[in-house]
Amino acid sequence: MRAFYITTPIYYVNDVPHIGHAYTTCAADVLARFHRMMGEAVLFSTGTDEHGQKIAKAAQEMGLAPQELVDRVVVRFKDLWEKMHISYDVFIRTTDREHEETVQEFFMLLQKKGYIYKGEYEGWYCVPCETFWPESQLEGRLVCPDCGRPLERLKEESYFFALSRFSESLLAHLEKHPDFIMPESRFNEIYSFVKSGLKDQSISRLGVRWGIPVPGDPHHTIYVWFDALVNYLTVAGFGRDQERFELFWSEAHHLVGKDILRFHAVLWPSMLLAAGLPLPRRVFAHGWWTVNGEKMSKSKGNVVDPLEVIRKFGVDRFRYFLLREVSFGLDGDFSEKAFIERSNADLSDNFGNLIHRTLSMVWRYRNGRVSRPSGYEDREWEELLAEVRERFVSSMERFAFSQALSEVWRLVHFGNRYLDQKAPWRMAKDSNLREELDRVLYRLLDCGRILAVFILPFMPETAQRLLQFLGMENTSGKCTLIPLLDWGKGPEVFSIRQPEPLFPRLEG
RNA sequence: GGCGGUGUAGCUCAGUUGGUUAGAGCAUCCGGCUCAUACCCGGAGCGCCGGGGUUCGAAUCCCUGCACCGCCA
Repeated sequence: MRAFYITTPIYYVNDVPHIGHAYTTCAADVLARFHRMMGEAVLFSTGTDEHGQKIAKAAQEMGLAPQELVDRVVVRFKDLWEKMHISYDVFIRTTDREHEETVQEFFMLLQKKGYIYKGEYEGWYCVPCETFWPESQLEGRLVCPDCGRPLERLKEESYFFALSRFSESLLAHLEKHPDFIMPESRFNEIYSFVKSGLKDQSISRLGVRWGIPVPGDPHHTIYVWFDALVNYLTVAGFGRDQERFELFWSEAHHLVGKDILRFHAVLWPSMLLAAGLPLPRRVFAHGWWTVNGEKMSKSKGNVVDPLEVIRKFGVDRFRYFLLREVSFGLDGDFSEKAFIERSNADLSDNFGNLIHRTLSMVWRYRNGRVSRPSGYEDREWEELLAEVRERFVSSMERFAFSQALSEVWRLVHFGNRYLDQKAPWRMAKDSNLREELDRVLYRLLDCGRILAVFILPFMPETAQRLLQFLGMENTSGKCTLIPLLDWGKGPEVFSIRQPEPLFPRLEG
């Protein structure tokens, strides 16, 4: 059985979930649902990153133990994923006992292989915040980006990971696997970065209490990124479930925002090479959302709350917009105007209305029942469908969601054109054309059935509703649906429900 | 500064290895339909950043100028 393992990053638990989190997770969900539909064994994980100085500090300010704080705020994410119909298999938290054990085990493995050594870390340090800041974040000024106070040059004892020893093998892997980092522009960036040579990476901190201790040297705490990245192994059952690990690990696909690509495309693969483990199949860096053309920020107060969007417009409109509006990998802009236009044009006018006019005629002219007529096949339909299906699947394999959807919409357009050309409302007036009318209606109903399957990964709720209207709600319970994307797999009789619009037009 | 990328219709973007009249959606205009959620269908206009070169032929390859973007621990 083919397997597919898809991950989102684990989100920093102290953040309030915003459209960026929703975006990554939604994309991962679509992939998970698609691969389940293909009949594959799927493992889909998301979760939260709960360690670090910031959490400890926030907890202290609120008079809570760190664990109490994270237990409280993790709910925000779980709640959002429920409302977005995210079908994750595992929700991992870095404070899970088995994760903490896996991190320590992995640390010891690298130690044993000789890739970890003790040295001295030197950098710019903010004493009140107890944080080292990399120069890239300082923009030339030697003040703390968080509190604004002056930084000090400080040295401390630290464990290092011998990242520099993996430049060569990582380059070789990149050359052999041009789709390891996607999109291509990111591949090029990473490639030239690795080519310029890698430096060893500090992987422990002193004086951070809220984190995983270095095995055998508990004054040191394992660096948050080292801790966080290992989550992908924990989920896959590394060191505790051999069967699961072998099935899924080599099929891992990581979805990340472009801001954290380097950790996933350089540090992480090197850690795995050091451990002697296979590398993931792919790391895909997607873009960011602006809002009304501006960068999202707390200070501007323009952060989009996904819960608000769902409450106002519904979950499937939101999911559709996120994945259709921009091509995955590029930046996109979120605005209510664009959202409403996209939703009305694609979902209400084209898709929803095609379904509705079809169902209305079946309801009106045939009392809601159409049996499969003879001569139901149609070459034009079949040729288009075959092409759409092929391109849909190959787009999905490249994570080209927007393209995959526009392929499906070729069927929608064809359906509307077909309807206009055949004009069943005229046939209904002539009892001699009864058989021809049935053929047309059946073809349209079957087109609806096929559309329901195509959109299932993107809009599971709508797909389900559509199947209910078509009187075949049980279909989506089957695990392998792609074979159903065939002309001729429709039921003997469509017995529909009284239609109502799937997506009422939005005013705006 | 170094490396990489982008510049195509009013707007947002597709354009595989150079090959027929350069595509899509939205917007605009004209026509049709009336089953449908003022929807749908047909048609029209409008375009390859500037300059030079290679070629029978360039959005595509090369050089150059301009503008913008990304990465550089």
